[in-house]
Amino acid sequence: MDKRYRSDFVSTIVPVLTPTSVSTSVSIPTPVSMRIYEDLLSGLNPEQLTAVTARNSGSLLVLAGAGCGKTSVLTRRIAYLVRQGVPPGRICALTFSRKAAEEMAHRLLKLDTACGGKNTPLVTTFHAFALRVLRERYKGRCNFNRIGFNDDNILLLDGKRRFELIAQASTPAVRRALGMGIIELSSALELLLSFPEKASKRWSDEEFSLLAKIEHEFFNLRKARGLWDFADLICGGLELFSKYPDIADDWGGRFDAVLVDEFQDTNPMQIDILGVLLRFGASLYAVGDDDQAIYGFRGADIRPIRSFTTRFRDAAIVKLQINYRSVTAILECANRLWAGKPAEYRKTLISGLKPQPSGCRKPKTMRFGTQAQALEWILGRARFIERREKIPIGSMAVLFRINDTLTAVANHYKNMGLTDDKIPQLLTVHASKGLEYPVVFLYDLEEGLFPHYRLRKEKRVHTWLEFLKAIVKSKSELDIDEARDCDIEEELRLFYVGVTRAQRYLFFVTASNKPFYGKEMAFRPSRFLRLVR
DNA sequence: CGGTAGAAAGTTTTT
DNA sequence: CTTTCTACCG
Repeated sequence: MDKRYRSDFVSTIVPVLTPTSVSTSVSIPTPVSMRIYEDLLSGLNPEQLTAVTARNSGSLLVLAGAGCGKTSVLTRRIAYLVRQGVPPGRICALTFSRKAAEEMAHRLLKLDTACGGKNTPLVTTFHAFALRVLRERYKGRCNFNRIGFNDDNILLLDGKRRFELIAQASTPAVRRALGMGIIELSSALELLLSFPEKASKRWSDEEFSLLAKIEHEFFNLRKARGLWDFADLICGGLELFSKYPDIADDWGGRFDAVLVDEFQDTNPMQIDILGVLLRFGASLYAVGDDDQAIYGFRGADIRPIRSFTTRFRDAAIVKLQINYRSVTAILECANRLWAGKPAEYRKTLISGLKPQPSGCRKPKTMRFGTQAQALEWILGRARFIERREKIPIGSMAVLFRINDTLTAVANHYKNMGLTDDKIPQLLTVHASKGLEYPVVFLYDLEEGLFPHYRLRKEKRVHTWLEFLKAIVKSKSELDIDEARDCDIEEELRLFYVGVTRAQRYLFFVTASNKPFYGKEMAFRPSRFLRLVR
């Protein structure tokens, strides 16, 4: 391993930084050593400084609260490592989306031109990384030939083709037995592949083995056509690593520092890839927020972030809790959601906005009888704030739990002949992750929608709609808690993501009657409203 | 086999 | 309500 770079004056970190310990326990580099880093470290708060300058060994989890400058810390960390003498080519930063990878590469280049050129840090997505591994030649042979693929080129399977092949790989009878349509089956197979442990908990043994059979058949079809699913890239990379330990060793020795963004969204296969890259002692720098883990449904595993200190070698945690996005009243509301969380992972967001923007109010809950009333109020309030605060209405957002209600609201506003700039942006909470809006209306705050319930198979006596109706109408005959099947914690995290999108104004909006899949239905207010009072 | 009527189901989404 | 699936017909 290349250890030629300087590591003498790197700051040390305490295992866990709590809000009270931040100011006292941070060890700041001496003025002399600081000088060559001045441009990289200027403007950082003490927490961020600690995170950026932590020693480059072992494992560090940067628990980054929403709006606390996570991306900035990550890019500066990479530049800092380069400045310290780590060869850029021996640094690998992994993200989930192409957008995030591109954004980081761009900011890195802006920050330090030493990070550009031909010997540059590898900043890429997990999938593109695996593809790179598979495309490489080793001893004159292309790697993906080694795992049974003949063609010289990888063809990616698109969504439509994927459904077609899944339809071919299963029979209507089997789908009926599983109670799944093609779309549901598709995401079930995805979960099966990326997180088999979770899949085996979710389905019965019989169902699980049916799914495994379908996946086997589906895999044969993919293979015969030379089509790769996205998960196949990661899977194929892992298969290569396990069949050819020398190739794994080769990759395991390529990096001194491995950084992972959105660590809470990793799935078990990605953690395995990471394990290969870390096998010869490369440092791990994981950035993420367990409170914003909202992709469990597609295989993300919250455990690696929640058990970071025991799972990774020589591990410590640094928290980023100074928030530059939201006014204090909104942060207080967000903090309240985690009041019962164990201290090690509990973050208390503090506003870093120096003068608090004026004219802001405490987040407020608005209850309406009908959706039409709610939408009328949202429009009126948005116009009012636009006038008073000079915030363009098109920069505001209404956040939804599900697409169906979003579409209904979008239609309601196209029927009124309003153009996009005359209404707030409409998007799902999932789609809003990572974004921020001066004014947020959090919508769909009814029991059953947010938190969203899903019926357990064996309880599916009636249709889902009827189940929802039953809950609302029979008041308490049905044991709601018994019949409910949803990951309530993930729903709460989703709610938290919604709350933390707001910069200045936040409104919780609920209606006791609204159209749902075309039918007008009665709802009760979301339990989450009790948490923010 | 292919077209069609009627039934049934219906989160969230990136690579 | 819309989309997708299934069963049945010619």
